[in-house]
Amino acid sequence: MIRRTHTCGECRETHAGQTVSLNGWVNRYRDHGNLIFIDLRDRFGMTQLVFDREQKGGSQALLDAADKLRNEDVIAVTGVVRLRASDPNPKLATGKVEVVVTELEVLGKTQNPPFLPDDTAKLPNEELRLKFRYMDLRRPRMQQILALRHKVYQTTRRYFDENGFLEIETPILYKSTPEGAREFIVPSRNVPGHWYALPQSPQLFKQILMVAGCDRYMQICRCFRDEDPRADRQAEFTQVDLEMSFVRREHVMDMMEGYVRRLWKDVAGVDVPPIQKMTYREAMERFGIDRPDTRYGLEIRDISDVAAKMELGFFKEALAKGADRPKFNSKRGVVKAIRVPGGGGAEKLTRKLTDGYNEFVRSFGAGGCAVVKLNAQGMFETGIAKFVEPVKTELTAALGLQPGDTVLFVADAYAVCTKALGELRQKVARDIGVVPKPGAEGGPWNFLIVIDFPMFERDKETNRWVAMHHPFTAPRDDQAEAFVKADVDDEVTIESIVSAGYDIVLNGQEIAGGSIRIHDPAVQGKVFQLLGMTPEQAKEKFSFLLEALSYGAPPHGGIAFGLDRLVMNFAGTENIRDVMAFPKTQIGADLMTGAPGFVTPDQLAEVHLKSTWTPPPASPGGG
RNA sequence: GGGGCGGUAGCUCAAUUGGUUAGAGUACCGGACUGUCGAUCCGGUGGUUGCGGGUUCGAGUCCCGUCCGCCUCGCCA
Repeated sequence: MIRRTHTCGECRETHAGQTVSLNGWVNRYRDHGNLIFIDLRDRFGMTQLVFDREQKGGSQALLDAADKLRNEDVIAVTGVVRLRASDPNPKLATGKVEVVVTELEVLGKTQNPPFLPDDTAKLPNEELRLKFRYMDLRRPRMQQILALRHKVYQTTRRYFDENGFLEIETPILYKSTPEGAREFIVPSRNVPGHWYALPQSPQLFKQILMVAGCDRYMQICRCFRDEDPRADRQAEFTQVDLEMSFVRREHVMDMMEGYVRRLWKDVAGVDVPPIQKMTYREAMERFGIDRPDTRYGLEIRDISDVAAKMELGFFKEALAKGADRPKFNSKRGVVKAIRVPGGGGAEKLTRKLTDGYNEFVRSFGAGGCAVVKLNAQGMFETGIAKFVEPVKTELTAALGLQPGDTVLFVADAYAVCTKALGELRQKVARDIGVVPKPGAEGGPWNFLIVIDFPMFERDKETNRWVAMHHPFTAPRDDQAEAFVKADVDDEVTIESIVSAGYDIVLNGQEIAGGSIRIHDPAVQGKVFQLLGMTPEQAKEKFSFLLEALSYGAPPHGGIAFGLDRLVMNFAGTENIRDVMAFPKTQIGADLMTGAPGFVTPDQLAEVHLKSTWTPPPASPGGG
């Protein structure tokens, strides 16, 4: 085999006159009969080859061989680098030179490919790209993303190594802990009737590594959650997972901020300014969501005081809900509004759109969305105009209204109202086109650290308390005492307890989340109790953790970054599959390998299983 | 589990209110051509319109079911 002396992205004017060998794929051939051009591609670039009978080293045999080459054949060539003085190709980095081939070796002939790995052509449908993943990955764009991802790995390892972290692997076959996300389970062969689960995250192992004295741990690890995917979510994904001993939350936040800075500097060449912190309360109040997109305004205002003076039935009804509860209690009724400024998008809010908003907020459990417009003459129009008119002065002051503005109202219990408007805010922003381009395309990188999350929230279905982050999250230092003393039935107090958790948000997307952990077995026991676990159940599920914590556990905390989402940001894609070499579809299928597939009855028997699934009645054909 | 969009040649797409033999570009095959770089020119192969059923004189088109892909709600401690 002719082995390459250079890559296809390497040759420049300085190589002129040199004899080189190249390996690669035929990206394109231009056959002029007695003169043939080939663009040869590898992951480093593209170089034009020339086959010319009348050049030194050329021959009819060489031409005949080149004549048979087709797109995506794998070849090796030797030839002389020549300047393209009169007709350089400005589209190629190597466009000022070409290689005049004297020797050709076909290393791998292709059958007619289902599609060509061409970034300039329209992409074939994703089903096909996933089935022939190796063909899709040949595209320079995909190679670039794979390289970006590699760079993220390397920068990550370097940064944490420099900061004293040990990279330690944790088990993939793990114990089932059926809280949280649905788990993938794996039957045990040696212990009949028993099961492993694949980890949703290495959470407990990394805590135990802290108890083990490892001081600082990091891992780029695979996590598994058997839940339906989304554009930015897969059942199998990668986290940059870390944990630190002898820290308060400020120390972890500093470390993760340093990581973000280093990553953006090394991978994107961007200097990230100091990251602002915002409390969960403020995020919910201003943006209606715990991961605010701060790239645009359209902030939410609580106008309950003004609304109380309006003779509007559904405002009054909403405000009457939980009126005895504290101000930010989830069940207390409120009226909130978004002002869409005139000249800043309000004119794009057609009747059709605002009618749709009514339906939209209903999907989040709110009763509806009221609308009013302030016309150029400063008169309220449409929707609830006649109810607003009497409180015009107060509402104008509360929202800073200007002629031309449109106001969107939602009235409901605090949690519902906030959620509905938070989602509506993002939809309105998209509808009126005020969302900037992604950072990777030159838009802003708006980072935010959100802190002071509630420890617990009510599960909508069971009405039981669930941990907002996870059950190992500590209360904020100054909340610990109140938490331990709190009666488990004291709903208002429990809801008000704030944790030592923190999230990093980038342009409205959660890219990392973590917390200081509980290292006191008594506090941990209290959490389990609150979550409705008896001491026996807690022991059954987490005795190893409680035991570990009782043998001298250092204060510790950590965080996990969603690595796939980091790469998505650098690559400027909204599709998580684009940043994974071998992603799965909506039903968790790998279209290339055909997973999931059948196993033999013997394989099942070996792990003490019998499938209850029966094939549906045979239907000829299929899709 | 719910909602939405899509599936026509290897690929990207077209096909009037349901109406003749389902077309085009590209890829592929054959031929011509010594400076192309989306090469060009000439000719050709290629289709169970995802699958199954129904309505109709007639279905790519309408209806029902189903499979697959994508988006989304639920879900994602």
